[in-house]
Amino acid sequence: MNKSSPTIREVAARAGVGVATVSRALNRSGYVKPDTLTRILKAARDLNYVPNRTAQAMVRGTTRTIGVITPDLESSIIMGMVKGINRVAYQHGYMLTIMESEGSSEWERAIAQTMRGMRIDGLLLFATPGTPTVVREMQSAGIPLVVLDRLVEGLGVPQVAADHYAGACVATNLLIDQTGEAPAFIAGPRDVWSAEARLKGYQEALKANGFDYDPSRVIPGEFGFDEGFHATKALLTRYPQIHGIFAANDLSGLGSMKALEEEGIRCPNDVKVVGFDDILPARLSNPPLTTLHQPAKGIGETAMTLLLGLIEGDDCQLGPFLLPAELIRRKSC
Amino acid sequence: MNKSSPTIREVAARAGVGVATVSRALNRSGYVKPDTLTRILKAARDLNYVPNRTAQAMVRGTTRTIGVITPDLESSIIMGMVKGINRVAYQHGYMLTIMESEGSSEWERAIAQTMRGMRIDGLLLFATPGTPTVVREMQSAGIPLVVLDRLVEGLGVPQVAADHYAGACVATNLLIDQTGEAPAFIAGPRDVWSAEARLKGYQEALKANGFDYDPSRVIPGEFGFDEGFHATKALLTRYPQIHGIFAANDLSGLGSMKALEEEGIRCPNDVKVVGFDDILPARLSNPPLTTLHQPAKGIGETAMTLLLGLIEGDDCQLGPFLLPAELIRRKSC
DNA sequence: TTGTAAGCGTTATCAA
DNA sequence: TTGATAACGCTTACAA
Repeated sequence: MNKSSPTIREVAARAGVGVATVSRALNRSGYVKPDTLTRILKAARDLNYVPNRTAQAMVRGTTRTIGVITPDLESSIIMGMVKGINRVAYQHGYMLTIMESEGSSEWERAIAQTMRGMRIDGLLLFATPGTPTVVREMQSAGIPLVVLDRLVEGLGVPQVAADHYAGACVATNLLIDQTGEAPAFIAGPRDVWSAEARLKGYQEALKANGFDYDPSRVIPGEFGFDEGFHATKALLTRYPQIHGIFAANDLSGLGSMKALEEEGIRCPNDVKVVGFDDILPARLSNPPLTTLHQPAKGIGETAMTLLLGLIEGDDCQLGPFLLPAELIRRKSC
Repeated sequence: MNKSSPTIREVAARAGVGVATVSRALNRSGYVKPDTLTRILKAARDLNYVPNRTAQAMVRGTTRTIGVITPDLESSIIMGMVKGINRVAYQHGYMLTIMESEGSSEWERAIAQTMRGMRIDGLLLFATPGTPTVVREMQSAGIPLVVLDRLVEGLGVPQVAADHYAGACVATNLLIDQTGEAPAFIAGPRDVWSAEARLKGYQEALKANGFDYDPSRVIPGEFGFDEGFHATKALLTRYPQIHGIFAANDLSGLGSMKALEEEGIRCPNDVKVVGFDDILPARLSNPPLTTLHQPAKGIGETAMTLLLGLIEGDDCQLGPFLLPAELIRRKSC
């Protein structure tokens, strides 16, 4: 039973002027006698008046709202990107409507349509398997959009992500420098773009350092703690003399360190480990995990900035824009 | 340059009917000849028509949107609550507009006003120091709202939070059971409600077990890893024989375990540690940290359910509603 | 410098 | 069973 808010008409009545004058006064558009202005402002404040944005949206044809479809509200990396988005959006007078798809392609589509109904001015989409469909639909609906977090081939819209490939090269090089040998790699899921990019970076760094790529040193870790643990156990039986492990993400790297500890192998003394992502547990582990920091805020800021360009009709740079991951040196390496 | 979406008028034209009929057909309200219905549905699909929700909001006087003001998008506990909110909201056909205040009272107020302008149907507010002001403003504006995550005295609106007090009792009892002595307590910030509730629970459990409350066993930890570390170092110099430590949150508990390890004290053999929150690092530490799980999803779901009641005009139960924290037994205790 | 009135895209009332 | 038409609250010509 929402006590209905005052309308511009009531403000006008109270200030003894017409509605157009109130509108002009409140928006500081067009002429208003200073005297009248103060009277209107006072009336508005007295009534605790706030313009109805849905009405404004109708006539202005814009909501100054950006839709964000995220696969997981609880992921701190993803939400770090949303934070970056939010900052830039706020600076430019835009609001965010954030919705969670839980990674489901169907939901993603449904949400995108809902947002279209809300007349969002632009859409920020975290790439998932369902992304190409949504992109096509939104493009044909004329909604400006930018895809982030992962790269997808031939999408025809700007894309922003971390440079997982280059980051993996850095990590691998570091391990090679410190051990003088080719490190093992605990790989992520084969069907995840970032995991593949990290694998490619590992391979490339190996080659650049004159090592042959040995697939038997690559163990599937599925980006999980337990998987990283078991991968390392398996690795150690096959290569008891290994000195360097590059884990495709922090979680599997942490699992790896646990396996090492259980085997009585000291880290970093005997085996050095490097992870990827820079999640909180990596900072708290013992030893703290050396890792590559995902530039989450920067990705969000870049994506939002690009979207702003699109909305304002700049001709669009597709990128892809890859932001470097920063090496965070800690004790595990 | 948003290619403008088709309107109901265009659908009507294409289907050869009036707009009222299209509206009735699409909303399944009122009579529409089956034949006409299919024709309209087809026309709508052909045009890729989606009703303009801002227009709907104008005439319906409701947006079916709930505003959520969160202090921190990156906090997985908070966002867990938002996830719970989202679930219930979705089931009832509501959408969320999530905005971040970064804990600033001013922003919180500004955001609440913005949301009022958007004509949200209800507001979910994570309690912060600025909350009482916002609550007053929104109440006088007639916006249904529910406060969550922390309890604030005399707010006059429903409140939902975890039962930190009871959880702390459980933790303390567990440590007493296992060590036969009064544990130390690494306290959180004095001005944070949940930290105080946990302290009270600790004190209460002590008393219930016949121990005197000894303030010198309570060390400030400020909810931080490093603070927990230093607190434990200090504690150990004062009480080298301590056998149980209850940390007010996981972060300080993890810091505590690190201090123990550095001192060559084994956990759980020599000293047992219990934390609070159940954040990811607690599961990954060595040993994994026994802790109390914050029922984040449940808090969100409860808050949203209460809000729904308010919106539908039920007479409102203020609560406060305290959801039990669940003991997660791991190896540190 | 101000006010009147025409939309914006829906829904809902009321006649037909 | 359907279609004009009057709202909803605002902005913006256009007139005064």
